[in-house]
Amino acid sequence: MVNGGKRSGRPRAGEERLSRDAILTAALGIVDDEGIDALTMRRLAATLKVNPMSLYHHLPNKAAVLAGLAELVFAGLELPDPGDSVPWDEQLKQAARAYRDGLRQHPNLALQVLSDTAAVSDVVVVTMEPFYRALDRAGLAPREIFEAANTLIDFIHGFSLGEASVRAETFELAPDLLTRVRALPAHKAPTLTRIVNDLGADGLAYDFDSGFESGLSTLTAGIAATVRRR
Amino acid sequence: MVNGGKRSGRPRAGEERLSRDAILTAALGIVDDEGIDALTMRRLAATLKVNPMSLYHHLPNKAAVLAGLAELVFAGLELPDPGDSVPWDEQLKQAARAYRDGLRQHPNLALQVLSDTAAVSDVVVVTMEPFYRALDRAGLAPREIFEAANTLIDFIHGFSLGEASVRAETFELAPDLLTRVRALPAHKAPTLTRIVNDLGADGLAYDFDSGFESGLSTLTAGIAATVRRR
DNA sequence: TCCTTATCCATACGTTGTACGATTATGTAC
DNA sequence: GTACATAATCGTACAACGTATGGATAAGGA
Repeated sequence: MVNGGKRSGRPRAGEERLSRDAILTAALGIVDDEGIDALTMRRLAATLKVNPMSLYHHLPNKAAVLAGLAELVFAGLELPDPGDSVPWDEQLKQAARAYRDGLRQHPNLALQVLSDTAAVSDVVVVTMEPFYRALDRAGLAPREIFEAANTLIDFIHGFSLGEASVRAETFELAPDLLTRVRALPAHKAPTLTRIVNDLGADGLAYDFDSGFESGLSTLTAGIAATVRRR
Repeated sequence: MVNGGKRSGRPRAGEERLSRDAILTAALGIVDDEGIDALTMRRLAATLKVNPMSLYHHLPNKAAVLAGLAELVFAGLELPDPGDSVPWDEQLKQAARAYRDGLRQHPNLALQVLSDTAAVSDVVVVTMEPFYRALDRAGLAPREIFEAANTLIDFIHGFSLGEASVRAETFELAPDLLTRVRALPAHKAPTLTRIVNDLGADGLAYDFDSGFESGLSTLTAGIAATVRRR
């Protein structure tokens, strides 16, 4: 009993006990505050004022903690469904924006979440319902609905991955890109070079929000074209 | 000198020496064969028949090894450019397919590569030239070219991430999805439920290749719509 | 020849995930 | 009540990891 006032053995009836949920909540706090690397079993246990090995009673290993976090983030997602009061493409866009926002809430977890969606696809599949509904309203066939939803989801994932990576390094895209391209031998990428010169420094200022909107518009336009082709 | 026939100190002139390239090549081999977790500095050194600390003469730390691997994969990419002999949308699709194929070559590295593109954007920016060229031919304005290219790249990234994650777990999407959706209370996701029932088990068989093609078609159709809107 | 620099090796430290077993309470069966 | 299986925690310990430090040896220019 070298421990500071901490008894060994099973806690008494009234005492608060550890739980999977408590562990995951604490873990999420650590990750949000200090990044994914700060999350170690020892650190997690210390935060909960508990022996590291106690955690293993509720979760089999660290991988399970990470998977649990991904699950938590996904479970917290709620895509709005404005219903039929707006055109289908606006409905789709709103759901897409909400999905992106949800993923942005825990940037330090983005990588974990995005590479773990398979593990949590229970939740995913239900969460995406607004996507399916909007696409159904657009007049797509069942198979097309699936394909279009997947395409949209893939776009959001790729976009979010970029967003999270860049944010993690406080990397400034625009000015960097400009100098880099200017330093290139022009013949290696003539079109790129010309575009960059046409745009100038101002035109290059990259903005995640408008980039996302632009992607959404392209995708909905593409989907609309699928519908029209019948 | 407990070591098995290995001398200490600088190697003699003729002897083969370590190099950044040799290290990265060996690392790539390990990752491809046994996954990213199998890559440790000690294991890497053992493969090269070298003391672990020798590696640090050529690379500052393990993170640099991983970044180097991402760079390697990207440098190996070559997007074909069929030129103006095909329509712009076909040109764009061919480049996109090649990009996806390149990322698929080292599935165990997908996450690393995709979350590290910022670090290697020198290479990226040049590699994407065929994208820009095709979009230029389509008749987009400079700013639109950028936006469309980014959208396409984000889609490919998201798609590749899903492909890599799933492959890593030998997860079978289709049958799993079917049983899962059937188990749902229908009111939680009515559209999804109806779609799944309409399609049946056969119609659900998911195929990455056709999923990718479907995404490409949607995107090119959306881009074409942008052009037409002028 | 001397000296700087390149290259590699040996040892060692702090951290990590977690296997194992001891310790203490709970809840059920008799 | 009294056993007893089970639950929950703690303490110790270990192997593996990344890498800091410093020593050994040779290369190559002064």
